[in-house]
Amino acid sequence: MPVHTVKNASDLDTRVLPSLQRILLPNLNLMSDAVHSSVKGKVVQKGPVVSCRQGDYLLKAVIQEEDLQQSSVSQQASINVFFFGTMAKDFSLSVSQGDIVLLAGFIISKSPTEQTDRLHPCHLEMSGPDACVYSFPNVFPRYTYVPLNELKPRRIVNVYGVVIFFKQPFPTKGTDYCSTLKITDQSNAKVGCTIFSERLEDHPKIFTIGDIIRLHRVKAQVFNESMTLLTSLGWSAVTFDGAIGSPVEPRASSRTFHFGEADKRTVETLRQWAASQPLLTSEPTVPLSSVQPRMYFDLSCQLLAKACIDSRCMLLKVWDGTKCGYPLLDVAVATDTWEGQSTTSKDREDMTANILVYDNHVEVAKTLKPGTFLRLYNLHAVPQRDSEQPPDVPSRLSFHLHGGTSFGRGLRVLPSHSPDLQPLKRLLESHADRAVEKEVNDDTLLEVWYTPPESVGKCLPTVFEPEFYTVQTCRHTLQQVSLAHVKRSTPPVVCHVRAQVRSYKPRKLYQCLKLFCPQCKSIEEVPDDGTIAQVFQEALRNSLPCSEHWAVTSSMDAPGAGRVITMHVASDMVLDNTHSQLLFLESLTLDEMCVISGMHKNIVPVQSENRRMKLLDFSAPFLFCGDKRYYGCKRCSRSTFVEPVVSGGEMWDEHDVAKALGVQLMQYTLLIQFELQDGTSTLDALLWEDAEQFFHVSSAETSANQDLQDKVQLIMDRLHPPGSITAKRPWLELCLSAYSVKDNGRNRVCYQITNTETRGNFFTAH
DNA sequence: GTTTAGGTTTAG
Repeated sequence: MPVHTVKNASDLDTRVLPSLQRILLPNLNLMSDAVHSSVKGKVVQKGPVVSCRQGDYLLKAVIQEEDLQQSSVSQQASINVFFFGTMAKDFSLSVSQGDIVLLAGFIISKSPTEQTDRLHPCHLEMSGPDACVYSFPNVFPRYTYVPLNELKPRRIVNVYGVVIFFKQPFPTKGTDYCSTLKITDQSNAKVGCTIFSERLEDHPKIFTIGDIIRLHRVKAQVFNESMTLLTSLGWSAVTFDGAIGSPVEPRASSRTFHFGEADKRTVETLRQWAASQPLLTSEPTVPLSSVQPRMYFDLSCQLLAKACIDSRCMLLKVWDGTKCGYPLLDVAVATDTWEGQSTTSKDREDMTANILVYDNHVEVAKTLKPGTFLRLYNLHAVPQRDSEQPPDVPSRLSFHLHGGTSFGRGLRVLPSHSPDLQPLKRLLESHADRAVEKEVNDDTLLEVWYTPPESVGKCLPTVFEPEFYTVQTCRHTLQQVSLAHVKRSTPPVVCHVRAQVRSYKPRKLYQCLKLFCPQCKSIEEVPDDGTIAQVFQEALRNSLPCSEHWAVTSSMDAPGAGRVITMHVASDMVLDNTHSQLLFLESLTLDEMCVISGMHKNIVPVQSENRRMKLLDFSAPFLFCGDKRYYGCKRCSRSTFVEPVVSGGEMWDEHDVAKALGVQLMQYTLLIQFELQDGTSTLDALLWEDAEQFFHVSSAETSANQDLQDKVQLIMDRLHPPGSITAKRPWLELCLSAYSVKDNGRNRVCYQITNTETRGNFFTAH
């Protein structure tokens, strides 16, 4: 009799074994009616499977009654339970310490160890056909947090702390980026932390000193006679704003993490304590209006434009809504090297600062988009010596973000909703308001577009509909040419053109989402739900559940269908968080799959053939991840089922699953054919390889997200307004690549729109 | 059983 898993804790009280009488453990005795009773409790101890007698197995566990008042907890609330045979193995695989279990079909015996272990005077034996276990996995293990003054070397711990120093991640000589920070807590111990991760987005999102950080699975270590913390396998970091009263919103990377009421209380307590420590309050950022010559300071601002000076230097034009008290140095840059707003109206001119960003910071600066909010750490205000100037004239200030990371020097994007950005945003909005009142010209419209969308909605009357346009993102310095000229050129060649969209196809935008195989380069349509549902129906016909030596199998009823859905989990993953397990489901419909996949990370639909596991036809997704569906290439995937090599504790993404199953993953891709015109000629150009950049969406996300599909539709409606005449369609600056393809043995010239992205306010449709 | 770094100013 296998161990069953239930999804809701309440099922143990209501749905499972309703005919049996629950006995509270302290009420259980040798005279209790074992045949018609069940007991429930938390697994507080779980031993290993051991062999006993000839070839039999045994596992001992202790379960503890949970449904008791604190005051009545006695030694009789915990009882020894012995599992025999396959039950012992099943229990070992499917149940973890901390899980809640419901037991039935047990035998009650006198406990021979009552005197020594001081547990219940009886024990339970689970063997034979009637014994059964239902378990509710304790999905979120309770974490304990070690005060920073109680760290012991070589121990892996979980900690909370207030950040008192931090550096932005920087590349190491190894494979990773490294963040260094220092934290403290109520114990007043100060502990340095070193975080290593290959992925920048996994590094803790610390914005300011005083932020609160929670670290899981970090290793304590002594270095230079001080305790330090170092990331260890499976570490995670979550950060919080440190200000009392601000919402307790965990800042985490996209990977799963747990955050509950207890965490909220810990953060709030730590905030209270930090507020009482005068030395911990964070240095506020300095507005431009308070900057003094030679000072180092942190600046929160909005990026207006950027320009490349050389490979080691980048110029950022920013504003924070205040005016610097000193004359600022103007950096001369050719107009065409700017990305974003290169010139601004006169009123704004006094309020923009040019910042020279050097060396290692260029990497981050390159990725910045005009309009984003930034924080620059340890910015240096340098008075520029000018020998020509008389000594009584103040020298002009320049701002440098020097190379290196000492003193936390660096920059990062702040999310637009950050609590400490709100005053800055209100100030910028008030300026945008005044700019609209004063003068309405193209400059102003550009300015307004570069303020965030939410403020545009508020301050811009509907008559000033922002422009819609495209920009080339390549660094080609090319003369603009006509479409006729492009057609005369010999491929391969790259051209810059200015053109309108005469027509495009497919007109139904969901049809422009395709599947692309990076291996054989084939492009397929995304199957519709009818087709997929049929594949599931066909798989239902082979209804004998498969049995694989590497998987633990359990089953659940398909509601209202009189059918049982079989569930397989790789043995090595059984102990993982059920949300992150790789599940194989058999005998279910597409509708059922959609319901279940909402609750799990990775689900592979399977069928059985001679009781062996087999993937479904590749017309159906081989993997469901929440709303997302992933397909395998029919040509390039292994047609036979490959036994997945899995190990517990890892986060699996679609690439990992595909690899483990021998499936060639198909990529989502957007493909649209434009007919362009410019008065000299017309030309068909594909938007394909750079379509994500063009629409500012990810194809995979778009496949599962209606908002993103609407966004693509909205942009297409701007490029080619429905029912519009030529004169009303926008002129687009485009980068075109011309190349040859073999088509039935003949060379044909193709054109693709590349290195181009749309700009404008996509969100205010009129 | 885990390299890398282990805060402390560029020098434009």
